[in-house]
Amino acid sequence: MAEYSKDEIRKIEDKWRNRWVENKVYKTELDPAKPKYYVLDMFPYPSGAGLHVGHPLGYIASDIVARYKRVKGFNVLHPMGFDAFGLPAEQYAIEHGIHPAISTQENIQNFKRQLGKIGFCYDWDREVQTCDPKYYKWTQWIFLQIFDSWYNRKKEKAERVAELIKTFESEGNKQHAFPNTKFRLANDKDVFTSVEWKSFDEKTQQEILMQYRLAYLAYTDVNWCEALGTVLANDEVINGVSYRGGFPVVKRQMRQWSLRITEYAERLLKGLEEIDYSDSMKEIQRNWIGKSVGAKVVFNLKSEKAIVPSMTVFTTRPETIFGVDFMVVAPEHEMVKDITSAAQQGEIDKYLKYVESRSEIERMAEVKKISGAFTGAYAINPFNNKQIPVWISEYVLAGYGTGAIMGVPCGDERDHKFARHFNLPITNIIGKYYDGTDANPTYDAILENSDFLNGLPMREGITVVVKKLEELGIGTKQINYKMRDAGWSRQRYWGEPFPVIFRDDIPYAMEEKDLPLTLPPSDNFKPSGSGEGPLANLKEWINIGPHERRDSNTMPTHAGAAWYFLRYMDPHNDKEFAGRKSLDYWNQVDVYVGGSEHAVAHLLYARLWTKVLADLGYINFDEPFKKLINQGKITGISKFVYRAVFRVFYPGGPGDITPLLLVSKGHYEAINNSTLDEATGEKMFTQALDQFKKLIINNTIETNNYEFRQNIDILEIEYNSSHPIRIYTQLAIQEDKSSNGWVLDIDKFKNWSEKSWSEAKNLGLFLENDRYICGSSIEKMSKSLFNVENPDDVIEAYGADTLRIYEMFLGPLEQSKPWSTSGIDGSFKFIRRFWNLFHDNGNFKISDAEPTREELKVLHKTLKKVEQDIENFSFNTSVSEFMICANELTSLKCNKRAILEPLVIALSPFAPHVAEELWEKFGHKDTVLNAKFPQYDEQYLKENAFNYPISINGKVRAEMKFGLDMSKEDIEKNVLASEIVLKWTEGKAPKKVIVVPGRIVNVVL
RNA sequence: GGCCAGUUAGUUAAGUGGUCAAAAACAUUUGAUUUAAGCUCAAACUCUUCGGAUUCACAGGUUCAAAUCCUGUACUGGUCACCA
Repeated sequence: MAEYSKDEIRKIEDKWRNRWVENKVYKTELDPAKPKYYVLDMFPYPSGAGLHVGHPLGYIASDIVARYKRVKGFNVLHPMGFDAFGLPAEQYAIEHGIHPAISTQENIQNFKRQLGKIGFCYDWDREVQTCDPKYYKWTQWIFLQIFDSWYNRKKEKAERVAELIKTFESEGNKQHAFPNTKFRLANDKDVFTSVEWKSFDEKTQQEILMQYRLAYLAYTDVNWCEALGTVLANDEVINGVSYRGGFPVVKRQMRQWSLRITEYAERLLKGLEEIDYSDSMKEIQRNWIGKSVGAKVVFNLKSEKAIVPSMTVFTTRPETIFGVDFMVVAPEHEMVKDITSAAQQGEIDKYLKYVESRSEIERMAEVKKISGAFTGAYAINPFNNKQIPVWISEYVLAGYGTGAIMGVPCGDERDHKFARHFNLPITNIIGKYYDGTDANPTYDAILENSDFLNGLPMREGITVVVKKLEELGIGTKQINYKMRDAGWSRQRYWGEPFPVIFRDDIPYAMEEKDLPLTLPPSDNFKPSGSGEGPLANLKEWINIGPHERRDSNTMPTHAGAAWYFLRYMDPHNDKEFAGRKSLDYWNQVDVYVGGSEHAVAHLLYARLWTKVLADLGYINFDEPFKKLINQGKITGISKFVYRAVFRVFYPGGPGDITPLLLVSKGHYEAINNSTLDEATGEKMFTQALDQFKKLIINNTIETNNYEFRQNIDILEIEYNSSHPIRIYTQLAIQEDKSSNGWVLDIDKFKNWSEKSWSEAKNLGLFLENDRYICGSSIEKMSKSLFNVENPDDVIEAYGADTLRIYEMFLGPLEQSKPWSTSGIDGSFKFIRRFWNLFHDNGNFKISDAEPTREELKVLHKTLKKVEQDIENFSFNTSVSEFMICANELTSLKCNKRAILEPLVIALSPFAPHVAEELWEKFGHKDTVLNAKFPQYDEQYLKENAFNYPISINGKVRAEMKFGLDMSKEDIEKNVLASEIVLKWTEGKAPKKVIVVPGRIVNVVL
């Protein structure tokens, strides 16, 4: 007896998982005789929470592709590994005193156990872990190759620094200007001759080379997070606070490693054209790179001190130069102090102070706020000598373009607002396109008030102006990118150490034979606070000799992830990062599956490293991923309590006090609405405050931090809406589904040991109807949100095959969707129904009879659809097709080998365990992985007659069967003669009859 | 706010001009089986006087023919966010 029951499923799945491992069926070898196919998942960060149901979504999809390609005859590389360096392990170490190496290994083991249960066809012999010295030896090695490279703009590729030195020795740097245009030599020049080069001392030479290296050390503005004691990447900062923890982030100058990715901006942009990423993904990358084409224009300056003769602006609209009514310079711009007039000094100082006081968060939150100050200086329009006032304002960014702009209020919205706010005149150069109230950034206008440009369409004006500027030597065409060089230093322990040695502050590459530079053992992971990372605490390790020391920083997690797909090709090579033969054979990743949250950083760095390695001749492709699929997130419902912060003022007290109060959902909404809508909401807000006052007076609210005395005389209570407000919890119960309310288990919550909420014991709770209703929202699954669903539970109840089918059936792969197990029965029933086709009363029973034409049609229709759907990554529809097929064969009572055997192969990528079992029952000794995917045959899909829908005035009224070879005229005759049509025409001749062969007949009356 | 994508039955979701009252699954209801529940099987699931009528966010348009193409509106999601 073998029903597809829970016990049977476990038996089958365990049996095959073990057998796959024993027989090493997933072992991949290089085989030039076969075409290769490389299917890659974004490797996971092994978090302590383990795998949740969102992880496998992409893995299942890629596993289906891998298995499918294998039965299609490809030699498939489908590896898995772990992105194992990173901040969370280090934080965990600080909190729990467990070394990152240990917790990381534990987490990896847990991940592997969970992954193993889902039946993925990974070749675990190729596993990589970025924290393994055998692996990061090569991360360091590649870093050194980048360090030893510079970008030759003439050839548009990276070259060795030795080449550059040769050039300097023979002709100086006249052919290759400093990439950083602001850099100056000691003599304030930016060019040197070969003679000068040779005269420079070692330190100067190294400094100059550093200006060219693709991995370079420089003082850069970084996002410094005091609370985490470390620098964060731009994508780790969200709305001015850290992605992890939500701590404030400020700008700070530090000497850091950077990768000169800006040199590759154009190639990264161009490369997008030849790779198959989704349009939105490409758009995000283009956005990030942020190319804009315009011109640099020099304006002469008239200022009291006359120190600065001119200023340069960057504009994408040089043709609007006659519409310039003011100039705006970034407050941080170095020329500000030199152009400010005595009369305006006070004004400017006041404004600079204001800018300095503004936090990053405020600046971002108040984007619309207009502010600025006049310097007292004037720029001169080179074409009409008009005097243009020079202002400063924080809406102009120091780091982009030249840090100065020309203000054209009639064409630019921000400039327009600025002009309005400060009552500056607005010159209209676009005629009727400017309506006097709003700027119009049109390109369509014919220029007016524009001297030699009058009458020209704006588009043509651009080239005319640029030409003129160039003739006069006061401007050139200029391309700018928003993208900045990538900060590559992290003040952390758990990462790759930089393989360099500083001698008298000059970094030198370590020799290859000395790699890897292993991470020294340590149990102190706390940042030193000075801005240096934890490694600075290890004095013996850092200081090698009197003039020699190591770098105390480590690389970001992006480093290990920037090239791991190459290591999979040859993971045990200890002579090279990967052997040339393997690199050439496996080549690009054919399909890369992962989340869109890595759209920018990871993908760009991986593309960058690939391009550098290609330029240096190590590999023969310069884009790593041919095709990218972004699976959607599986979301979960997270529940949280609202933490409202009130400030209480009372007489004689030490000041104001801010007790903690958790307000139930209804109250929270009342309070919040009232802050938005004063007219109607005021009353609700007052009520909430009154209630709160009562709670305090009745001494119901206490905190550990503040003592409340009875009979306290409260002067004023104010609600502080800017305070962080959510505390996530799993201690919420849904009592009745209709109201959608999650009720907090208050007792448990008060004793909750969660670190983020240790003050819970003496909570003030503002209840509604004696219950605390939690807020809830659908969000990405994450341990920190307590909304994680574990796949182990599903496998326990239904088996891995059902999980695989179900996750694929949920909807389109690229779409995000909330997790719910409500439909999982359908997937399970489908497998059972499929299984039952092969069984009669639990016994395997198959017929060798010839299949009928109808059965063959079902088979080939399914094969065709499934094949097409897999190629299109439309797995939900292929599952649906299998369901239709199983339903049809069930009603045909088909148990014929000729039909079912090919179906087992076709289903094997989706449900490998059950497929193997059935395959074995057919008498096969070898795994179904070595079978051949059955090719569908069109001849079984063809019909020789067609059931024509007969529509009258576009509405289908009847059906008539005609041969597909019947002529239009004959069909028309037959249709018009038919009873049903005669009934509608009532004897009258139709206006028109449309016959579309093989489709439809339409009679128009 | 800019850009991009989307809006289909109670739910998830297929469907890029005709074979569409719209696949598949879930949920719901009914019947068979069962002592019963579950499972399984069969069927119903916009309205209907059984002729048909009205439907794929809303409003227009193109066409012999529109869920599908075009225009506008509303809403939802993603993404970037003072980048000159």
